[in-house]
Amino acid sequence: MRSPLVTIISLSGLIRSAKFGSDTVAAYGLAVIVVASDAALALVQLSLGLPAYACTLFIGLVVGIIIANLAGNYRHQVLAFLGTLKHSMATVLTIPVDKKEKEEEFPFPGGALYKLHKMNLTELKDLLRNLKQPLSGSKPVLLQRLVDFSSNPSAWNLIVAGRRQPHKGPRDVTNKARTGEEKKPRKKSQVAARRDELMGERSPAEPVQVIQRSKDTRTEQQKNEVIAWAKRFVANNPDIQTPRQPKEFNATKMKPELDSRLANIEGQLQVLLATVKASSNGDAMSVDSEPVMPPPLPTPLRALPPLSTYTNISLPSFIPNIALPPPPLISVPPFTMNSPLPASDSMITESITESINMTTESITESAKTATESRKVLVLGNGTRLEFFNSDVPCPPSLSFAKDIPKLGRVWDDARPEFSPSECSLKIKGNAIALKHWPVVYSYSHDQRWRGTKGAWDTWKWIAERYHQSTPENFWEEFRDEHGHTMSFTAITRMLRKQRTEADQRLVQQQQEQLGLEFSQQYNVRGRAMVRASAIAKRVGKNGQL
DNA sequence: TTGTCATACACTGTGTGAGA
DNA sequence: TCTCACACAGTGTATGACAA
Repeated sequence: MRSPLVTIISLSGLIRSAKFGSDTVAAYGLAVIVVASDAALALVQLSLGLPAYACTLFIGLVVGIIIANLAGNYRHQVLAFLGTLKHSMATVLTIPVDKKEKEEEFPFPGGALYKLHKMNLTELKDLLRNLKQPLSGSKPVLLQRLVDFSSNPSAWNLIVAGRRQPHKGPRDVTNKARTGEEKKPRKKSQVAARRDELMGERSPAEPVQVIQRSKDTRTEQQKNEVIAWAKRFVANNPDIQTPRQPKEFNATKMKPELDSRLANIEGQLQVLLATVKASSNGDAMSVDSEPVMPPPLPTPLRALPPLSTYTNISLPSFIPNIALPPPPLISVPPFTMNSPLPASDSMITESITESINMTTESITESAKTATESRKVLVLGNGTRLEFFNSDVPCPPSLSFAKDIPKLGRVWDDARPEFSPSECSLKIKGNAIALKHWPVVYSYSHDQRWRGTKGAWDTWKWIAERYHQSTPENFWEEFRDEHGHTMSFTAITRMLRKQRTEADQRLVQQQQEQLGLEFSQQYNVRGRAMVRASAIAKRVGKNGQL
């Protein structure tokens, strides 16, 4: 029989389990069994006077019968409990889980058992898909999600088809129809309320907006961490809104290097000027003589210290540190002078300035080539435009909701109605038609396309339909039952509906045509394709459209 | 109250490189 | 060669602000 000490430890475990909640179902159950068995053992031994081994056997039989009965009525719950219990006991008793966990079976709705640790990523995703759970995340994340789901049978009912639940809580808590009270003044927007709350400006009489479900899944602690960090950041950087000078110690560190570079350039210029002046005075040099070469650079031009030197800001743990690329080494093309020497000082200065400008341009181009990939775009007028990511300004904020004809004028630079002056994006002075934006922004590794692609896709469908025929035909098609032209949103919705239907028709046609071969032809790494749009796209690629 | 619009987010599909 | 992780494009949906 266990000592009273063990019972006390078990009881404290029970309390801890109850306190720390949902993911310790097994620990909770284990503690209950330990305490209950101790109590029962003591009771039986006292009342019957049986030896300890006989009592243990008796208790084992009783527990076995109880579990068998429970298994009949609460099969899922018992299986889930046993599954997690096994894992917890292995941990508690320090049995190496690694060897056993691969064989461990986890219960799921419908009585199914899965060896989760033996499943690959695709299988895990398939299972999550069947369970209507999110598929995002790495393999360990998916695995943990399934383990959690398996150990939480109360969540199994949430995936039942047809179940309805609110996405967010009531937005208007003063709705007269619901509360029977007079409508109070309109509530502040969520942004305004949140701002006031953070700034301590919220009126006490104002109702606090209650959100039952929100996309913001952060805990209160995480939110407080962000706010605390933001306050610290603002306190440390009071002038964050204005461009700052480098900090004093950095400026001091940089000064000798800049002085050295300036002295270097000045020295070259003086040598060059002196030599050229001597030549123009007829002192030593004839036109046929060797071209004048400046002395070699005393020290090679070096790149500036890495950016991280100036941006050493400590971020909270949840904000990833951004790895900055190594500083580019600026390659300086050899300095040569091939043109005949000018005769006058003004011409000399002009020529030198031009040379310096050309050299600067070469240095800039070389530096860009070292760090960025060059992009090439052939414009509608045949211009071949070469540019780097840094030549492209951020995507301007655009809306064509009130002016679809303008969308038609700036979409395609190969069309006669193209209007360069109305284009919001210009690169090196060239107006860029909207249809070229993916070339300009995508694969830039700077997230700029991420925020724009959604809107651009909408523009694409509308612009293409607008140009499919004449503007008159377009507006004839997109008219409501009252004869009014449809709104931007309504047109977008209708176009989406049309292509969804077209895609579905195409998929159905392919299914009828291919029969069992359909799943073989339209699969991704052995998994059947789901989206009609993706299948339709592949049909198009295969040339069957 | 309802419709419109802009935006954020979730998810699928695709391509690619690293490592077993 | 296969598996896996990751980044990105494309697509659809939910949400909140705002105006009619």
